[in-house]
Amino acid sequence: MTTKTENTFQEIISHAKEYGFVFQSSEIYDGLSAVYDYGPYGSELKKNIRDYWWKSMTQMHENIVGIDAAIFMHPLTWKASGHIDNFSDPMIDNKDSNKRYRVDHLIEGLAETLKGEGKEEEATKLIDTMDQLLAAEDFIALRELLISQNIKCGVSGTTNWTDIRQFNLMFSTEIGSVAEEADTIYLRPETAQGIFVNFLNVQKTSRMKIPFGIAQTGKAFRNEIVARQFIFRMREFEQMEMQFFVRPGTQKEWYDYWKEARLQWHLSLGIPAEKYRYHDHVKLAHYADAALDIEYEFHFGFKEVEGIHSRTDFDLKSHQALSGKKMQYFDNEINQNYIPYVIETSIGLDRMFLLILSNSYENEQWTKEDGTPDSRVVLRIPPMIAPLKLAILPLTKKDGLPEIARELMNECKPAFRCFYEEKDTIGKRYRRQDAIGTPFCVTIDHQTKEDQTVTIRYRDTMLQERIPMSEIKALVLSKIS
RNA sequence: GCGGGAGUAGCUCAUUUGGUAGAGCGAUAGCCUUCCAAGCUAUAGGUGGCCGGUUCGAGCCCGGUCUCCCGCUCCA
Repeated sequence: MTTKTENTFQEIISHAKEYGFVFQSSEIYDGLSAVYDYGPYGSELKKNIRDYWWKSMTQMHENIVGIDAAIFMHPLTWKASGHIDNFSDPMIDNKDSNKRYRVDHLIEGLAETLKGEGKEEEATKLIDTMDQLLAAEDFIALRELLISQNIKCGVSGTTNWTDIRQFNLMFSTEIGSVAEEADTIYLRPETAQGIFVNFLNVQKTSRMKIPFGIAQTGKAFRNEIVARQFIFRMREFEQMEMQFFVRPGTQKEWYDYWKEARLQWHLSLGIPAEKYRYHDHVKLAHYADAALDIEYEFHFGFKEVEGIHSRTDFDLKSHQALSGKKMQYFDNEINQNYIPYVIETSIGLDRMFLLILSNSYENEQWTKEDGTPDSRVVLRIPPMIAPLKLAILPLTKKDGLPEIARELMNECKPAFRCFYEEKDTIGKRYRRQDAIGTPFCVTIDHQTKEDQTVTIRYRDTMLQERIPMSEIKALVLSKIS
């Protein structure tokens, strides 16, 4: 009797706004591109997702501890991580095709062609020249190199290039209030480095032995050229990361372990397995020896929600080299000092939020027994992360029913998030709770006064049953843990 | 960044070729006292994204700008 109608991404965005989940930032000033705020129910849902991740990472793993590092970090951090050198790419546009390219990719492409023709020496010389110009940030000469080598756009076939422009994906600001003496400082583009620079502090104070992990949630910032698709790609976003430190040579087995463990975490939220897939990285980042994405099928296709990266010892080794401080661990079992290898699990909290919203949203339509159509919008959010757990509704606002409802409210309020409402018809109140994903509603009626029983109504099935009011708290608690 | 589409009430949308903006839903207050929306009454809410131009007069025409959606590009 229930038919699922076509869910559009647009509907979900409207719903998210209308019911207080997500608003555009600074909306009264026309908004700020790719920045969003979370409303009352949205912030509750986001917090619940974060808490669920945190608990499953730290509380459920004796060898994983958490930290909360600052967003500001010493600028050399980003030198060591490679972000300053690799996170800002010189780009160029072809004026005829309007296609944009990374300059280094164009020149490397020509070098490959030359190699293919057996002109090894010429290719090497070209790359060397490019590297020198890139290091000197001489974009004028770099553009001339492009033109003198007759590098053409693959689409238009012309050399009608714009000037080279640099896109730095890191936000910067100044630290220190005296303008002339202030130093440039960056907003972290990833939370991971806060873990790496604290590696030994954490390991020693928590007396962790390898293998062990450090978990962290927090904001990161990237000045994306194009940021789009609602909250999927934002300039300010929140990551939930865990860096797992292992003995060199064992990284492959731990990579496989976390690949499986993280997918299981997603499935534990009741999301269908067919909505997920792994995507192995073919082209690896400068720090990785293996990497994959866990992708979810959003309305706009399969997209990355979480990344599992085998980061080798790249980060710790770089920090050791640049800081001059040893980043090594002494392993008693094998009597060796070494820089640990790292497996990273990194999930976007905002993307997980969008995933939950997309997966939960349903516009149900059916025909009632008397032949008239009926419908509802329901968010089938997993009860353990739903913004509200229980709505307490007196059938009428007279005859002492609100007083009884208040008693139940006072009993349950300390244990989980409850909502009280006596306005409008009971059916309308159920619909409102469906729209924000409240898994349980309890109705207090006249019979309650006689035998202390109430009606509990389930969001997903719309079925209801009569049980003693004294059992409500325990029942809800059992379903949300 | 390029190309396409769009922006009117919280949401979805109307407003015949330029003549001082409406509906449905929603919200609030009340009625009804009711176990699954769409019963009744009343109320609130818009300088038509913003700025400028043309015009006697602009939601409508023109320019700019901001924001959103789609495609491309980008996303170590």
